[in-house]
Amino acid sequence: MDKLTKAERTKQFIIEKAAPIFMTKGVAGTSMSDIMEATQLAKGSLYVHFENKEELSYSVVDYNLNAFVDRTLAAVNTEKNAKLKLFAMLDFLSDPLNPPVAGGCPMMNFGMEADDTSPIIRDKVCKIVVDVQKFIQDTVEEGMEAGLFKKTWNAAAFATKTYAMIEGGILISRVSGNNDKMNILMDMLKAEIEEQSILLL
Amino acid sequence: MDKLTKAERTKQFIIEKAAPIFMTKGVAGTSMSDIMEATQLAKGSLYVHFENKEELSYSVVDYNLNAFVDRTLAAVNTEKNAKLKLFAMLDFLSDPLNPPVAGGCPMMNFGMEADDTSPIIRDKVCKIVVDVQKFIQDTVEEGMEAGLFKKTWNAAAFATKTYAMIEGGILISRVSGNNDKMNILMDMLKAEIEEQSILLL
DNA sequence: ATATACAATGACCGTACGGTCATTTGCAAA
DNA sequence: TTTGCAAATGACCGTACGGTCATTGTATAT
Repeated sequence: MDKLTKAERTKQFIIEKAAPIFMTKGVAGTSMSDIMEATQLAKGSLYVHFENKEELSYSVVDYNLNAFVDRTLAAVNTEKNAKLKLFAMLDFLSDPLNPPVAGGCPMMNFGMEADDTSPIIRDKVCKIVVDVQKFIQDTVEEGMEAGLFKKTWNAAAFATKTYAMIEGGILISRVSGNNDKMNILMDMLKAEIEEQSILLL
Repeated sequence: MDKLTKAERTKQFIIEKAAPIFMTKGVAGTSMSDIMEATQLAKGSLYVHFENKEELSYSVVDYNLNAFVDRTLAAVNTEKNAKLKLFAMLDFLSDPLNPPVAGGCPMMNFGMEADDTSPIIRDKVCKIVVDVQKFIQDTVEEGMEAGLFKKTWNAAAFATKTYAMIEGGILISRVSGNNDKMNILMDMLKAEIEEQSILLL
């Protein structure tokens, strides 16, 4: 039993088909004809569900950002403590050539395209960038309270450092076409987590 | 006495005027009309010096990448030892809202746009990404040989980590519109350099 | 000073873009 | 089963795009 109306289903269908296209070609580089081809819908149908290309792009940006976060959280929340969660996150993001969302990291892709052209998209990206760092920080603090990590650890600083290294690693991986440097980066972060871990004897 | 021919001067003029436009609007988002307006040249003039928009974009990408590197090296090479050079580099790059090249970091801007659409641009970016990491590694090793840094320091790993943190910090700064997190990142890198420094008594 | 090669021009071309709308189709409530 | 309404259609619109070229202007070599 599908609770969504036809319109809602079609709208979601368009967004899902458009998502990887906007990710690979960018907002400016994607045409409505591209979306027609991907959805096999007539041009008019697209405009039944979206006022214009800009509005569609907003929905697609939201979808990609949320999908990235949701899939990452899903991979992380199967783990049962903070340390395992952090390791699971690093492992989940350690292959930027096969990213959680097709086309790369939506924060970097859309953030770099929008930073000087679209305040609306920039703000959407910024919010997620903040949230991801907050999640890492919260997880570290959760581990500190559970006695897994040293209480002296600067959770906020580590969160920002981790986030920056992941994004930087994604950039390196995607322009070089291999994950060697990304693996080195993830190993360094894991070593840092180990350094801050309290060993249970 | 200008040694460049008229053609060479005009070509360079077009590239320089086009550079910040491609940086802010992207390759796909920039039109030849944008370049006409910026240069005040007729459309035909642009095609005297460039076969098409694609070829112009290659020249502009090269120009932005080289300008970024040249300006960074210029700021760094005034310093007289490896440690000061590393600090100078971090300081020079610590304000992504006023970057060395207008519009942000050309590696991230063009790298993210091109990674799935233009192997030629992607390769240009990749080469510079490698070079920058190599420069950091070389500088660290220079410092090790000069007795400034501990010989046990992993220069290659630190270079990759530094590069990734800089790029990640640029992303955070440019979508958030402030440099707070960037400053935290640069402080962490400086602290790490201090940790690996040999104190001269 | 002159000749010549080449830079600069802008009207022009075909195409593909974002977007519209009268009409047709098909689902779902009565 | 009928009916009403929203979804889907695709021909169509004006515009802006990348790109061309015969003509004009001008810097440079002789």
